[in-house]
Amino acid sequence: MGSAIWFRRDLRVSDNKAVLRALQCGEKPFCVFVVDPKVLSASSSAIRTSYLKAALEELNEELDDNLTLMFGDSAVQLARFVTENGISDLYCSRDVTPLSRLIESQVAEMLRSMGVRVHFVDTPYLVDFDKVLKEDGSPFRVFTPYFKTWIKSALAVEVVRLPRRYEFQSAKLAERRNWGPLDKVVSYSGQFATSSAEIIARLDHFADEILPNYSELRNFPSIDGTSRLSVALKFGRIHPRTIFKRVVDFDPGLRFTSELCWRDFFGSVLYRNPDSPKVALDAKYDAMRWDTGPIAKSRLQAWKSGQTGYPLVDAGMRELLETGYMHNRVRMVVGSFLVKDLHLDWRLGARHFMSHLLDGDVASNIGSWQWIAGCGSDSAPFFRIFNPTLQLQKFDPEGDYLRRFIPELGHLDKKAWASFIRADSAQQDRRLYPRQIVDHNRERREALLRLSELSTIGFVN
DNA sequence: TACCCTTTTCA
DNA sequence: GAAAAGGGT
Repeated sequence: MGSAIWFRRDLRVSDNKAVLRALQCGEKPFCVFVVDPKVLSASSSAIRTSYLKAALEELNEELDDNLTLMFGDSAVQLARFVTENGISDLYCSRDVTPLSRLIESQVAEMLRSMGVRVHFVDTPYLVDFDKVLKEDGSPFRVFTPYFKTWIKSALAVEVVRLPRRYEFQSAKLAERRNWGPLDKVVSYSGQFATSSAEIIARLDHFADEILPNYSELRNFPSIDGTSRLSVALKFGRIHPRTIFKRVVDFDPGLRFTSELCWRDFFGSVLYRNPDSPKVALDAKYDAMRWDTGPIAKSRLQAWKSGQTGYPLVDAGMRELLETGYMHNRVRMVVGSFLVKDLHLDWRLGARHFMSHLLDGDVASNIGSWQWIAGCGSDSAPFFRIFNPTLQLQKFDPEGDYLRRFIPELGHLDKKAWASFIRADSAQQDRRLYPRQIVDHNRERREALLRLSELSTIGFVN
């Protein structure tokens, strides 16, 4: 009886535990990916769908053209697949979102009832999301103690070594490649690599050239100073193990390594709190007075389209729309602006990010939004409110990032530029660039006021 | 009083 | 994270 690999968010061959375990069965494994309409409608976006298609094409090449694509309900399609190919053992990795977990339980139930062994052998995380626990077995709620425990496990992790030679086999199915709605999608061809060779080349470049100055450079959005591996991680084109092993010895202070840990931390937070995409982890935020109504609606629209009059916010939001990406420093600034300056519900921001980010990942996205809103696990303290003008002066002093995404500022000479980035709304040239839709200092005080109301309510109750 | 640097404080 | 306050020239 044969074995099969069910590919999920692990669209690669190297450092893939499911691939290794299936190969160890002896027979050549079958390979399958299910395009599940439930997943597409719940969490996809046009740009991610196009990357997914390219990633599947790359994966198929890595599998020597042996990947089967099925379209439909995961459990139903996999049941068909194992029956038609005589499969006794299915290998796959687990995922952490509520929908993924539901699908896993449906697949496991269906296949086990058919006598097929289903092996969940890995996760998309460096340390599995259910493995980092306090001494008493309870989960961490604060990052630093999580990190101290996590790093011990992380250092013990080994990259998966595949046998020197291995082969896969093609399924016996009438239709071996049903792309479903992906058929009409154009494969991604943008700045983020889809091929393994390019992704590994990027990792090498990052480790050799960027990592030595990572602590300083990572904050400047005009500089190529971060790993830019989030997209490959999102689709499992690379596993965080591969990254960790390549960088950890060259990362004094573990500044970058701790970013990998934040990814794991937010994974485990979602695992423990499956309703956190909808509900603030800090329950008293249920009482937050978010702005609603027509003015709130138009402010949300201005934020989404990069027309707030705060150039760093606008450059970030336009980068997102144009490229499907945003530098992390700028993500914090625009997130703080939505929640603290516009008093709009963090869930609106999370939804917009998910519909445009190429690296849009439920756990990281929700964890980060709850962090910036101040309502999550170990999130930013209530008083941490970013000043978008000061952030611009600190992190894009020459305006190199701004000019890339706000072309209407291109005409400013150096002197006009210097006064522009310090300017308040009264001094801005409104003909070319929108005036500031709110006054930061005023809204900062308003945010602190509303936050203080929450703690009063919390105290009374 | 302008300015700079450091520390404190923020429900 | 940054405004405000403190401490100095």
